Amino acid sequence: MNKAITINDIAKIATVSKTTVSRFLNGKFEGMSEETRLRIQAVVEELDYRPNRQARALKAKYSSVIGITVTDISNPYNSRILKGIMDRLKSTEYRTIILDSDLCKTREHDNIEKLIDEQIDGLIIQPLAESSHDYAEILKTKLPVVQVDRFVEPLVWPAVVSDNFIQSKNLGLRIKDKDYERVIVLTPPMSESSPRKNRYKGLLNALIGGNVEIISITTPEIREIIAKDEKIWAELRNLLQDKKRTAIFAFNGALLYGAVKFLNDNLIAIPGNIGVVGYDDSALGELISPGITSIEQNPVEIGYRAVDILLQQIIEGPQELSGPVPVDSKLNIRKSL
Amino acid sequence: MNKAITINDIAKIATVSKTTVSRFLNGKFEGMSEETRLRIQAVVEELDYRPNRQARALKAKYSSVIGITVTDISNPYNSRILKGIMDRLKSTEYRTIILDSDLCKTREHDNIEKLIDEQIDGLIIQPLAESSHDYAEILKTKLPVVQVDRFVEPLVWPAVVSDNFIQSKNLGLRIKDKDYERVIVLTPPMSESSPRKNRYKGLLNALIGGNVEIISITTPEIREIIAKDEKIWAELRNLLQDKKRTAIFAFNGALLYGAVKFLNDNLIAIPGNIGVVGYDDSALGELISPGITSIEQNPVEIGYRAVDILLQQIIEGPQELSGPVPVDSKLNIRKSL
DNA sequence: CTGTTAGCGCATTCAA
DNA sequence: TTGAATGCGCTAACAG
Repeated sequence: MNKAITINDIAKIATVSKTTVSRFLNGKFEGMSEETRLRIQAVVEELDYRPNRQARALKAKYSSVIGITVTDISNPYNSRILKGIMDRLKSTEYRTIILDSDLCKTREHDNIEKLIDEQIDGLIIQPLAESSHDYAEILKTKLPVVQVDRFVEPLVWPAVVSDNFIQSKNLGLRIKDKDYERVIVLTPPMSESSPRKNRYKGLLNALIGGNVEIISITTPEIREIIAKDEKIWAELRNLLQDKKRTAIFAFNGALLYGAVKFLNDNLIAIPGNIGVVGYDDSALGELISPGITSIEQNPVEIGYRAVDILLQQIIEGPQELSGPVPVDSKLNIRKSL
Repeated sequence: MNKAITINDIAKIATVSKTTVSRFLNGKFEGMSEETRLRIQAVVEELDYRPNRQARALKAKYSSVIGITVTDISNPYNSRILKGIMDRLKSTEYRTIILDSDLCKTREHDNIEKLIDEQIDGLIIQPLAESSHDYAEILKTKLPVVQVDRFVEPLVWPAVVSDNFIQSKNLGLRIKDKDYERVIVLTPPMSESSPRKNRYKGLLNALIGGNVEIISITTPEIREIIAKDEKIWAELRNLLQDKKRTAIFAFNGALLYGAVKFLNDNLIAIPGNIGVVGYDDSALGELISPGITSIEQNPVEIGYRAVDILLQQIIEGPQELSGPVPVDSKLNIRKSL
C-alpha cells in the first residue's frame, strides 16, 4: 500500500486539472482534445493508476456494488444461483457483496441493513420472510431489487423463480398414472417459501378430485446435505405402517436424500410399494440407486435472468411487473418413481 | 435513500461538534462526560443513524472488508469453505467481497486487483497459480493474506489445508492391503494445485517399494457436478482392458462421481475386480451404491481457521510461519473399496 | 475544450 | 472535556 497514487498525481504529471482526469476516467470524451486524452491515458497506464472506489462512491452517490442475500450459501443450489449472478456480472463494472442469512430472518434483516449501509446500487434477495411488508427497510428506499428462487407477496419487486407449479403438477399426474394411493410430501414449513407453496399447489391441482390422498410432513429447515433429523423419519416410518402404495415427494435435495437413505436403511425396496421423487439440489439423482426420478432446476439461469432484470432496473428505472419470471426446470425420469 | 442522515445532523441535534460524535462512534469515551455520551447515544438511536462506510474508509484508510477469491463458487466444497468464513465473520465488523475466478488464472489476477482497489483489509485466497511469485500484485502490498484449500510456494502466506498427505497415504495402505495390483489416479493437472500434489505424494509414499503400479489420468479442470468428458472415460476404459485388479482413486468429487457413473454405465460391478474411492465434495458417498468409500474434508473448519489466522494478522501484524495448517479430513470406509 | 471551486461524510490534528 | 479546521480522493456545477 505504498502511498497509492491519486487523481491529483495524474493531473500534475499530465499537466491538466483533475477535473479533466476525472472526465477521462468516466469516459466523458465529448469535447476533449485527442491530445489531452492521449496524454492522460499515457500517464494513467504508465503509473497503473486505479481510482479509489470509496472516494468515488462517496462523491458520486453510487457504488457499483450489488448486494446479495442468500438463505444459505453452502446449499449447492444457492451456490449455483450465485455462480450465475457472478458470471453475468463479470463483464460489468459491478461488484457484489454476498451475505448469508443462514436461514434466519433476524440475520436476513441485519444483512439487508448492512447492505444498505454499503450504499449498494441494487439488491438480489432470496427472501426468507413471509411478506413483502416484512422488508420495511428496503421499501422505504427506492433501491432496485430482484428476488430469486422465492418471492414474497404482494409482489413489489420482480422475481425469477423455477416453474414450480407446472413441474409439480406434471409430477402429480405421473403419480396418479402410476396408481399410487397416497403421496407424502416432505417439506420445511410452506408458509415461508413461495416455491414450496407452489409445488404443493401444483401437486394438488393434478390430484384434486382423484382418489390419491395427500399428506405432508413438515420438517424444520435443513442445513445438512442429507436430512437426518430422526423425528422426520420416525414420522415417515409411522405413516408407512399401513402398507399403502405411497409416493414420497421431497421438496428439496436434503429431504430427498434423507428419504432415500431412510428407505435404504430400512431395506424398503424402491420402486415397489413405495416410490420416491423430489427436487434434487445436487443433481446427483442419476447416481443414486435405483436412479432417482427428480426435478432438476436451473439455478445458474435464474442468476443470469436476475442480473439482467436488476441492471435494467438500475439503468432504466422501475419496470412493469407482471408476475414472477419463470425459469424452466426439468423432470428427470429415472427408476424411483 | 431519502437524504441519509449524517454525522452533522447528529452533531446538530445533540448540540455537540461532529468531532465529539465521531469520538463517540469510535468508542473513544476517555475524557468524555457521561452526559454528552448519553445525549449522543440517544440521538443516534433515535434517528437510527448509521455512519457512511465509504466516507469512513476514505478517511480512515481501512475498510473493514475482507476480500475472498475462490476457484469456483459453484463447487459445493468451496461453498462450504465460504460458509465457514462468513459464519466466523458474522460476529465481527468485517464484511466480505467474494470473487469467483472460474478456474481461470487471468480472472483470478483481475479479481485480486479488483479486491485491492476495494482497499480490503485482508485477503483469503484459494490460489490458482503455481507459485507465489505469480502474485506480484499482492506481494508488493503488505496486505494480510491467508490461503485456503491450496497453497503456493514458497510459502509466504499462511495456509489452511486438508491433511492431504496423511489421508492419501492411509488410503494407499488400504489399497495395498486389499491386494490391488494397480491404482489409477484421476486428477486435473497436478502442477496447479498443492492438494493434488500432496495426495499423490501420500499415495506414493504408501505404495513405494511395493508392487502396486500407479498410473494417472490427467483430466481438464472440471466444472460440472459429474465429470462427463468422454475422453477421460475412454482412456479409463482402455486401461481397464487388461483386467488387472485396479483401484480407481479420484482426486475430486466430480471425477469420483464420473467414475461411478462410468462403471455403472458399463455394468462393471464394484467392488469386484475394480474398486473406487476418492475425495467426495458433495458428501453423498453413502447414498451412492454400493456405498462409496471416500475422503470427506472439513471445509467449514478450514474457513473458520482461515478467518482466525487472518484476523490475527490484521490485528497483530505478520506472524511466524511454520508450514501449512492442517485440518483433519476423514476416511469414510464403505463398500466400494 | 478545460480549469476553479466546492463539497460528499467522516476522522484527526491542534487548540482552547 | 470539547471544537474548529483541515483534508482523504473524487465528481460536478459553473465559468471561461
